[in-house]
Amino acid sequence: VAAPKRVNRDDLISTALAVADREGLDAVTIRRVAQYHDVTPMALYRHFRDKEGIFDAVIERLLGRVPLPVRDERPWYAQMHDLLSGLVTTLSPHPNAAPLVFSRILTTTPGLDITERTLALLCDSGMPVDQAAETASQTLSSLVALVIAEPGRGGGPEPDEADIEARKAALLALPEDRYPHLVAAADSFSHGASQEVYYRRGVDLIVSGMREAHRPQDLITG
Amino acid sequence: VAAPKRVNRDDLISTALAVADREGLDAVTIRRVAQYHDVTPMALYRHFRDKEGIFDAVIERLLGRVPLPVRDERPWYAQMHDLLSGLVTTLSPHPNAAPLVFSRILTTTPGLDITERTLALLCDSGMPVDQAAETASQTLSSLVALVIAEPGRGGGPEPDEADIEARKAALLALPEDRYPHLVAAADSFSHGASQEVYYRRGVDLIVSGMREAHRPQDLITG
DNA sequence: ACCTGAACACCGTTCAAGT
DNA sequence: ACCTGAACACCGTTCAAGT
Repeated sequence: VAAPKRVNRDDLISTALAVADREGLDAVTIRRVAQYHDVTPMALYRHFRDKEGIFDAVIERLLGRVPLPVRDERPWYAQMHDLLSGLVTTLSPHPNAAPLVFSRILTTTPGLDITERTLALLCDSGMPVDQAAETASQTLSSLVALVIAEPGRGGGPEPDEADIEARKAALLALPEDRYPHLVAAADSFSHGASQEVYYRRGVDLIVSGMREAHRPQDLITG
Repeated sequence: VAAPKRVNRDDLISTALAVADREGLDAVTIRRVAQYHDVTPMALYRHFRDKEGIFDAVIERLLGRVPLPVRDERPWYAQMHDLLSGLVTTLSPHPNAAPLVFSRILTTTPGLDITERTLALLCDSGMPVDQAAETASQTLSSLVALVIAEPGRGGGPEPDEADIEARKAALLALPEDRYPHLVAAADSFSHGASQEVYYRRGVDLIVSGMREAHRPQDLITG
């Protein structure tokens, strides 16, 4: 006879994440995850309320891996940079799962912790809470977008070298009179620089924007 | 007898977008769209290669509405602000469709036009093309994220007043010692300020970040 | 050229039933 | 407490066929 307890919740979450990573979000199916564990689809309903519940658990696990650095005496923006870098570093290996994060930042315990910390740092900077809430929300969402849009990824399943070359070729084939910059930058759009540089610049972009957000006057519209 | 041409491509796109707006992306189904036009599901395959093709067309239409302002003599960042404001203004009525944009910015003609213009403005600012490509990609993706994460939306179908109140109540019920800022800002997270302020601040955040991106030295990590 | 009908291989989810 | 089996109402997509 087999073991009484056939499936374990944590293992189910792991395979759901693994399937998302390898084959995209659409491939994550109750029936498929069940099959990986040699179990009937219905068995999963003992562990999750429904399919959304599986996704909730996946994101809860991912966000739970984001380190909350100990507070120190450095300026708020330096600490913010560390926090946000931790977020992108944690999410970047799982771009297919990243879209699930948007709706779960405020519904998941580790998501609330990350938001609270972001809020605290912004308030330390002197920003009023209301604006800080808006900025925190925009910031965290933008970082998720960075992971989704990482160069060399179409948004679907794992792209191989051929896909990347095809993308590059498509850009290079564009009419150069209409898209001069795009053609010139075809290389950067397809593979881009290193992941590390991409994410450092992305976090810098956001944190720099935050630092400017204190001056209420409209500096931008010329 | 009925008219020979039963369905029109543009109308199909319209109903796909309308269904997405009203009931969420998952409700957009070939069978459902067909039914709205009193036609067999198979009829749609004369007009689109597959379901992805419908989504491609929806995003192509949306991005085609984004105005490309005429170039003028104002500084690059003022023009950038206008361009990006046009993008968010165009997308914000369609938050459910927004996630489809990520993978289609570089595969759709109006998306390429928007990217080319963004790139041109960044290059005008003196940024090298490679970095400009990265920044353009990050920027456009971040703005899409702003639309997806607009306060008072869970990410699913259209939330009514009750949903918003429930969200707010959930935040207010949080332990205040662990989440002091979050509880204080519950109001901003649920309905937030006006849409207009939200998007203006969001665009400002990004454009301000761009203006800082020229100084290569690391100003941030304390 | 455009649409239909029947069929196939999949979904998520319910319900009642087993052990 | 945990899992199964059968069933239901849906999917996207193919193929051959109609007009």
